[in-house]
Amino acid sequence: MGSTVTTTVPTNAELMEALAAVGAAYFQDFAAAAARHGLSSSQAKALGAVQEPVPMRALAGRLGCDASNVTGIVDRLEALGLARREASAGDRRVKIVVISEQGREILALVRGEMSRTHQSFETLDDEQRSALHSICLQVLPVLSGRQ
Amino acid sequence: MGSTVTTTVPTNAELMEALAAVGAAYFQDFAAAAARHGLSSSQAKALGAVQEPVPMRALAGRLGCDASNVTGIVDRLEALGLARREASAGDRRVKIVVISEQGREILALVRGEMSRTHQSFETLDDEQRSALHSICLQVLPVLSGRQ
DNA sequence: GATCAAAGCTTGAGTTACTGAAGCACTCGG
DNA sequence: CCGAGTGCTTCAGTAACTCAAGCTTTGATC
Repeated sequence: MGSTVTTTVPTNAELMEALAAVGAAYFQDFAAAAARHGLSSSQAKALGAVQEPVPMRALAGRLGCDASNVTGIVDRLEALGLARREASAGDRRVKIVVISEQGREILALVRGEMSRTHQSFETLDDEQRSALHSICLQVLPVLSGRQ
Repeated sequence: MGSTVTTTVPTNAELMEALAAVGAAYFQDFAAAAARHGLSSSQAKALGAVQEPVPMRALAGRLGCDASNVTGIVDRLEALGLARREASAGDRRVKIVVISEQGREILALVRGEMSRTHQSFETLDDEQRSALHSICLQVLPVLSGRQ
């Protein structure tokens, strides 16, 4: 019966279970790599979200948490010398978070050291890599609410 | 040049960026749905990890955190009536976390209410769903370190 | 152009998450 | 037995997080 390949189409629940497992494992790899450089996962996540300058408020949006929370996270990043606050040109209420050179370096190190993630990518052939990438990009606008 | 389709094979960095974005968005959808039922994301994650009975120690492994941390999380789940601790038959040191009926119901509600995730699944055709599912399953053993 | 609602950030209080070290209860090999 | 090791909890101590309240600045309205 199966038309081309052996697989049957998975249900939403099955997809969700599989995605959740992959997401959790990815996150653990990320957190472990960040910890090796003295960063909490929140801090590393924030660092990844400020690769280009972002106002505090918008950063809270990206991280999906309260603005008052971001104050503390950026305080710590600033204390570590990985980012700094700059005044906005147009609006004096706004403070813009800018990543430092050192911040950029550490972010690259963390990403480079996610060995399980890299290993898992190596099990994919070109076709699978392309498929995964395009599926991610297709799904992202809906999933993140920026339709 | 391009052989069959328009896509070129993405680099590891591109794949990682895309995966990170999808993972973050998925997690936010999850956390928001959990919050609507009065659960923190840690609590909801723990609930999902005890669909079958699990010893405390093993649960810590699944959640990727210290065992002492799990004590507090399970305390709160127990206080909410969503899970309970049972003695292990063979080893009296071990306590096994068992999800309650109410816990199972709330977990199902939370998963059912992840509307962005469900919406994003709807943008995938059968072929893409199968591809995503099989890629997740293929990648999982390496990514989670259970090779 | 003074007023006032609203936006952006911080502070403070209070809970949860998390770690590391220490402690107790139990197991198991000698 | 006894002693090393395992499983869970407790106890500091820090970070993450939320909500409410505060301050400055903005922008629209009168």
